[in-house]
Amino acid sequence: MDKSEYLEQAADIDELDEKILKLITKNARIPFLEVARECGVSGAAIHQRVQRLLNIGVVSGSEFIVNPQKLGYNTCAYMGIHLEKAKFHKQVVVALRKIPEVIECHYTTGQYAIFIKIQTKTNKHLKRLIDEDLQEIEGIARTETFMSLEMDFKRQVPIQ
Amino acid sequence: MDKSEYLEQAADIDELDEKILKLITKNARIPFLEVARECGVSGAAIHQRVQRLLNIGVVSGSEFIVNPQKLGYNTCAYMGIHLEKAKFHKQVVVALRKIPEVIECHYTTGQYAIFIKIQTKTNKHLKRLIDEDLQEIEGIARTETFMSLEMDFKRQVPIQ
DNA sequence: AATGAAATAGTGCTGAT
DNA sequence: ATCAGCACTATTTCATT
Repeated sequence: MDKSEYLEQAADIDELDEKILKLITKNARIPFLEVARECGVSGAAIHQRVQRLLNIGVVSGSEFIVNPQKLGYNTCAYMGIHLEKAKFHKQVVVALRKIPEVIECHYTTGQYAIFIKIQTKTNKHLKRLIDEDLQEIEGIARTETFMSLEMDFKRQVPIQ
Repeated sequence: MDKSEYLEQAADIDELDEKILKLITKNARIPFLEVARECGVSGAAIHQRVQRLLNIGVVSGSEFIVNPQKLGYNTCAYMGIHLEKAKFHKQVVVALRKIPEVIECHYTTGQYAIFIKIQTKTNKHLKRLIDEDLQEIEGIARTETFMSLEMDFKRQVPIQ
């Protein structure tokens, strides 16, 4: 039996990789030549290192970060989901993925089977999503909602 | 009394802005000239639009997305925090921010006063963080942890 | 608010070490 | 895995509409 899939291997990352990661995870548009100057190596080296980090999956692309509130998404909530039976997990995730307002979905253990983050325009919009979209999904027994009144901070995992 | 601070104003976003946002939120390194070609406008126009989106806070920078597991961060948990008194909120957030493994922190209502996301290298690392770092913080009464066994998906708020 | 043109700067390749 | 150098392309500014 192949157990390799259970071993999520940490990548070989040296100090130069860490320095590169610190820079590009803070600003994806930074010119690689500027990274090169800060690291004291050539632009080509940075270019190849970033390519490698992408290839081995240490980084998975880049994005401009949108501020949900400026797009009218003023309500943020976390929700714990209880399933009728554990076997419904997969199909419930498939259904949740189809709801664009569900922006994060985790397979959890403990009190809930699934844990999601929801971003809606208003509280009314959230209510409609719970009453209409979520309660329609086969396999969901019951949900518990935690409203976020304010996001105090958000960041990526510490590098190094 | 100035109530403007309570009115989180959605920004004026036209179709061109939306098209730009869709492209740059999926790939922050996309050349603006390519965005320009896709939108049928000049590169300078994209440049000015993106600058404006940054200025009015619709986007707040860019980042390469790191895969925590590849850096050895294999444990992800959400945690609800009960406070001894609501007034401790601010100082608890300050203390939480100092713990790099706490990667997200929300002011919540309902069952918990504060809700956080934690990313640690191992379960042991999480245990240590809970026993040593968190229980030391003045104002925290008790915590409840939900372990994420797998992140099914994660994305940004829908544009348009 | 968008454009074209021009100067500056970065990217991505190659061949060499 | 690194480098320098080169041709190509992008960024950014500015006068103009």
